[in-house]
Amino acid sequence: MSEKFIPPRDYDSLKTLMIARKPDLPRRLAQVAEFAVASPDELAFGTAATVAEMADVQPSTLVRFAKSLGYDGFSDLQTVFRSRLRDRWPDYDERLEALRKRSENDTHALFADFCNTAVASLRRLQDGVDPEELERAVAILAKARIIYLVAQRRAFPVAAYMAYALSKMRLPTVLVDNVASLGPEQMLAAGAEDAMVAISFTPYAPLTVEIANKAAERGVPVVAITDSAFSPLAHGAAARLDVVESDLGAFRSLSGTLCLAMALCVAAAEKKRG
Amino acid sequence: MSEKFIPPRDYDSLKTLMIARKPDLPRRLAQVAEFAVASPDELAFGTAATVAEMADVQPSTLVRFAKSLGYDGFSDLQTVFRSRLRDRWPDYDERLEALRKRSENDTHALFADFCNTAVASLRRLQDGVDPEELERAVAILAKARIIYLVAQRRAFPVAAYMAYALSKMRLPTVLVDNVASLGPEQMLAAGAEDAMVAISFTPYAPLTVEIANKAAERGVPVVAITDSAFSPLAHGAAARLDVVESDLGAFRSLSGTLCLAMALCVAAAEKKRG
DNA sequence: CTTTATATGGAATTTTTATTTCATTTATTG
DNA sequence: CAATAAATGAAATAAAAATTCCATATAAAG
Repeated sequence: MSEKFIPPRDYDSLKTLMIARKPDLPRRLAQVAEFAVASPDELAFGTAATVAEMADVQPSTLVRFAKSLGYDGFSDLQTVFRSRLRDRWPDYDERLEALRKRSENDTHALFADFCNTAVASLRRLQDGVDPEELERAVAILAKARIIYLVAQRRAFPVAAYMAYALSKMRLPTVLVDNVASLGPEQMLAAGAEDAMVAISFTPYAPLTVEIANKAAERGVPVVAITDSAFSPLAHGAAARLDVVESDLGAFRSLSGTLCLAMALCVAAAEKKRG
Repeated sequence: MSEKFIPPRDYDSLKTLMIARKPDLPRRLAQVAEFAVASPDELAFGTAATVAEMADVQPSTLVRFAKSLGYDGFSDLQTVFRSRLRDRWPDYDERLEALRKRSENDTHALFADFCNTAVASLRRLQDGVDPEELERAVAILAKARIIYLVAQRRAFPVAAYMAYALSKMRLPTVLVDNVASLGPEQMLAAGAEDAMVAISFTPYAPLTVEIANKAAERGVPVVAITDSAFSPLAHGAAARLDVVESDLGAFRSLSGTLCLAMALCVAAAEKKRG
């Protein structure tokens, strides 16, 4: 019935395959190929019935088409069209599942999964960040006298890295690390001519929220790096950058947040100079 | 049951509505709103069951949520999320194109560059890491009583993140942060039944090198995350993982190192348990 | 022109998915 | 603190979807 080919899992390869095969395909299957190349969106969103209607074939023909290309069926084929629209790799869910039932000593595969998750995060974030908000954030940091960095727990490494990068570029920086529970005191000197970067994701660390909002009340412009408009940091923020990281199991990637942080630092330093 | 509102048919209005309504919504419905705003792609593609799983609610809650907003049901609500992807896609290529021809003062483009650099780093690293060495490192960490983490300057955020992750997974951890210059003292209690992760890249932070080598001399197995066999950490290391990150200007990506660190932590925790 | 293989449409079947219902828990009000 | 209302989880049900099957049509080979 179907070939033993391993069918492509990404849209570009599939498109190439469909174009290559079309001449040899029976009439109705060729018709499907043509429609699929012309209207990949419909394939991604439609049901077998609606796609069949639009391509002017029977639903069963769609299943045959999918199988002739080596897929399990229409649903399997459809995942490839969907992967085109989202920045994830096609068999994400299955991989996650596989992750759970992994043999313990396959660390390298685990590492590869973390890498893939990070890449997915980065790709998604690249489109997701609002350029205007980013520009606003840079402007705030560029004109600040001192930049205060606040983050706890999972987000702390990002602030630590920013502290390193900003200091390297000679921008005065205070990392509010809450050593000896002096967090609240560490930013008492901050005023309207300074700026604060507050980083927090669900579940929001209370200290970060408290310090950021107190600073905002006192007129310190706060750049919030968080995950949505629902964040408790959102209210007082002069600029808000939303980062939604992919996660693998219980562990969220930090790659996107770090890239964003880095871009912020470098852009602010450049702006201040130039 | 449901309101007589005519619910929004475009994503932007829906998003606004969800943000506005969230505070008044019952707990689980608010949870759905939050998830929907954070991961609209999932809403577009997923089934009620998969979305429910990801948002950590029951499928029925999704239906209730949709109805509380005035939609017929989940399917009706979903069409709005799908329309968003349909509308958005066409200008994607143009955006990418615009991104390439950027002016220097475009922060968003800078951000994109950092993302691309990070992706390159990750891809390269994925092939570059030695699986055997990785396995050895995991074994060392898995049988350790306490894991000491040493890193300074640029590498410090990685150690900080490992400290967070390992603690979350209930592996006893000491982050040697050198607060009050107590770095050398922070690891005095370490012995052969413990383990140390030392992270350092050129130009190697003297303190990290000193602490790692002193630990090694005293019989503590050291896992070194560094950049080559020439690293001063190489000599005493029981396992050495080389990470070569791509860099953009003066700033090196940390993405690869972070992924590796994460994989190490999770693998070690799994091994210890299983 | 017959025979055989392949392709197709349409209905039947199976599987998946959304929705509803109801018992139980959690919050609210008097 | 009891009574009542609202919210929730889990299972039952209804709806929709994909897939398979089979009778028929079409093309290819002898």
